Amino acid sequence: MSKKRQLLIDTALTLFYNHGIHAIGVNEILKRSGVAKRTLYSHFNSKEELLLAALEARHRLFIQWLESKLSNAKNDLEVTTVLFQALENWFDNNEPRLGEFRGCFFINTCGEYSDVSCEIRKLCEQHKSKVRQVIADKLSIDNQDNVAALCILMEGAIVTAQVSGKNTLLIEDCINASQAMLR
Amino acid sequence: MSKKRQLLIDTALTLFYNHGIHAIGVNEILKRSGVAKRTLYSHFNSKEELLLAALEARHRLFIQWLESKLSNAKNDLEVTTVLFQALENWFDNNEPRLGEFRGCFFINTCGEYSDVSCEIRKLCEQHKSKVRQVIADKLSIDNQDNVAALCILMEGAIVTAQVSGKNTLLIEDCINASQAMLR
DNA sequence: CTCAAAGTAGACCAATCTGTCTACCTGCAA
DNA sequence: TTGCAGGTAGACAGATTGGTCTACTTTGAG
Repeated sequence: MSKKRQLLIDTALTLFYNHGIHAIGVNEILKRSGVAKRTLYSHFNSKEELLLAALEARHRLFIQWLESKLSNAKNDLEVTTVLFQALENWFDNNEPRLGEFRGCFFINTCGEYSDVSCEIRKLCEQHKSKVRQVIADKLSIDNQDNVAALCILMEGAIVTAQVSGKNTLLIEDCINASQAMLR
Repeated sequence: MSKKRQLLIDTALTLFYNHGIHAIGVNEILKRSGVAKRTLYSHFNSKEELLLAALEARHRLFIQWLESKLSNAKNDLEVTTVLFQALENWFDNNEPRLGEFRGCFFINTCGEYSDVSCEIRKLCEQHKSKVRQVIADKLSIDNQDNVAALCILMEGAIVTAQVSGKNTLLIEDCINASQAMLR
């Protein structure tokens, strides 16, 4: 992978995530990264292709982060506490790998692309599916029924922190609610 | 209120909600509504002011819808079932007052506006605060502790339905989870 | 050293963006 | 009847959009 290509993806990801996709033009990405326009269009056929690469990069980054966080959990109860405490760190900008918290990049992206069957939306859906699978893999067979509800709670925490700001009780409520579900 | 003004707000709301805000230009709104550009700028100083009016209109509409739905519930347990069944209808496009489901307009809007202290974001936050209050008012004093978790679950259901599509078990899981919390 | 691949700056294009303006028309109230 | 608020169409302005293109330079492997 070319260094310039990677730089373009990283810069695009940061700008798209921080300001929204339609709000950022390719010229902005070029100016910020210091890469020439010709170089961008030799690596990507369009802004949309660059966005797809950025989504994939964010997907890999987030899944790696999530797996590394959950790897410390030794039982189902710990999975929920570790999960929501990791999210709390993210909301508080104490997870440098994830960058400044601006909600979920994939949820934000879905808000900007209405065609549910386009490539972009498919990537977003696949991301959520993978997140769910990572969590499912960490839970014992007894609690597989609760994976969906746990994920819904997680999504709710992310958007609530984004829209309403992180309430001190937010994560506490999530942990209480999720542990009430565990058998 | 002028009829043209209302028409502009309604058209802008529909287009912004269906396609995203930055993706829709004022010319598109004018073409769709059949209103002259001069008229738009005599009622609103900018596209942003029109957006603010659209957010307020959506806020009133959604709160009215929510209150009318919850008015049928006779106890705390019914509040949760009625709430999530109403959401399910929305996801299935069986709530004509809310239009075609495209997630939460306020969450989507936050994804496009990064400055948390701008007027737009403030309206989004106020909307969520009001939603929470409407639900709190319907629950008995015993369950006020669970209002936050219930709202988180609701937000999670909305974004999950938007990004991953409505799973048949989604609402069932929400009802089960929320009723496990009620005392 | 050679040479192709990769990168550079930035002019340029057509389209679109938000917002302004002129000139005119319509309906209604005093 | 007069006058004005509110509406019309659409030209226009200046900036910005995504994307193409030319001509030149840098870089690194064989």
